Amino acid sequence: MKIPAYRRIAADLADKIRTGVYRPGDALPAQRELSTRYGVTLMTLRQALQQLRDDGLILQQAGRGTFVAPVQAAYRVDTLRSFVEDLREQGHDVTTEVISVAAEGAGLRLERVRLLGDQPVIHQTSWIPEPYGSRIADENFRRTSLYEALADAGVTIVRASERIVPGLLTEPVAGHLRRPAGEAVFVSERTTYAMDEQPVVVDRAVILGDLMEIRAERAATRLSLQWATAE
Amino acid sequence: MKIPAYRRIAADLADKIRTGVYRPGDALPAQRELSTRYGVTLMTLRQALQQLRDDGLILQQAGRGTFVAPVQAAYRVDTLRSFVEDLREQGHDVTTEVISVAAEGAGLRLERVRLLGDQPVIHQTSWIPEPYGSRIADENFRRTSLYEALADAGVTIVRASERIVPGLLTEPVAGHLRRPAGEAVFVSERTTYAMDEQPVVVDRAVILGDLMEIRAERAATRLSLQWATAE
DNA sequence: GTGTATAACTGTTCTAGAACTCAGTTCTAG
DNA sequence: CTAGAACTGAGTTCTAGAACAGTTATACAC
Repeated sequence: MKIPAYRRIAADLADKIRTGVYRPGDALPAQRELSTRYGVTLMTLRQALQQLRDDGLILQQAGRGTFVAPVQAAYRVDTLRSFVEDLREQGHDVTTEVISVAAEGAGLRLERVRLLGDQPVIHQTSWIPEPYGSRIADENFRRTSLYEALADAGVTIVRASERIVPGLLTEPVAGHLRRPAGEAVFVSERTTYAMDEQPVVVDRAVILGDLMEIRAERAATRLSLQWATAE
Repeated sequence: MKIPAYRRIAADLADKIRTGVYRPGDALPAQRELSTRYGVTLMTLRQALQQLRDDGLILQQAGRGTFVAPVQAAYRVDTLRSFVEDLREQGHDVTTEVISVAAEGAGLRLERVRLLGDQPVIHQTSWIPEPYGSRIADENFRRTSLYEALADAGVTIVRASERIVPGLLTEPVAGHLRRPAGEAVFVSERTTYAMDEQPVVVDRAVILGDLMEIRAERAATRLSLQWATAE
């Protein structure tokens, strides 16, 4: 398993951005500087930078420099990833705080807050119906992601359906996100299904609007009937 | 205005795909073959192919070849559609009210309101930079869609990038939508690009949150995204 | 027949440069 | 004092190779 140099470099730079060695708005060292520092050609280094640019981590300006993208975390709807995976991909340091785990109805209710650095950005309530709920009730959800736990329990997720509307921040979620009520937020309702079309997770997430945005990229062939991407 | 070789080549190949010289599923000539044919290095040719891959026109498989992407909707303008086409598809009666058409900056500024029945739901400001703006300045935008007008003017759109955030309704848009300020809305910013990566349309839309929602269906290999009316 | 090397394709990664364009800055002539 | 020219340092494009890695068909051995 050989990892190409440009991927190593991209991963290293993404890490440096995530850990704050290079902060949003900062200029990265010049391409020639970085290429000698990593001991590769300019060509190879540029391949690494392109990866970072595709992931939205950096902005390049001819004649000026390469800059770390400002912190507007993007929620790309064109992939089958969770919030957290999406954000990690973009070099963000995401942590999870478990507010409560409890049996509710015929299932398990999980209330979590996602933090970007110190700032809570997402309040998420997940309901996992039986028989899946009890299979994963003992997990430590601060360490393990819900999807990992379900995968470990032998549950294969095949599709998800999501509905997003804008809304206003209200109590008590406002308190969890440490923001005043009345701010603009996304409200996302998502249901995830197993192979037998049984719902596995029913999610409701409140997402801070000034810290998160939805980004969609569309290109000709990647679309099918209705703004659909095939990959 | 110097056009880099790799863009010329990408445009040429895209054209050959669009006109059916290479048909969906076909293998393109090998990279080395194409590089000598166009008289450039393998590196330069690969830059051209990467552009086509980013636009979803081709698929590359190590050891097998480069293939024209299957689902052929390639370069059909109506696949890069927006709110209105999405809603019409769902059987809604969408009408357009043109608020103003004026030259602004180096381009054309178009302000429109979209109505669902009698109710205005979207306020949209479009800016079409030169040289595209003047080509379509004489259109009647109540009849003709912006994308139709551009297609008629010979502009080929290859991709669009969209950014959506939640917001609060403010004046003067609130007046156009006949709603009080302070309501929850989507704010969508969308830029549409031509083959040469030049922006063709820069859009900003304010969408009523209680009447519209975003729906996403995700499966392992496919995602569909559409604007829908809230129920 | 059945397997398995291997040759000959394919795309992928990388080197070591050179020349170019773009955006600021600084110097200079008027 | 200012307009413009020259300079500087950044990203961009390109050449001419070489080596690597995945895929497929075929020829040879069993």
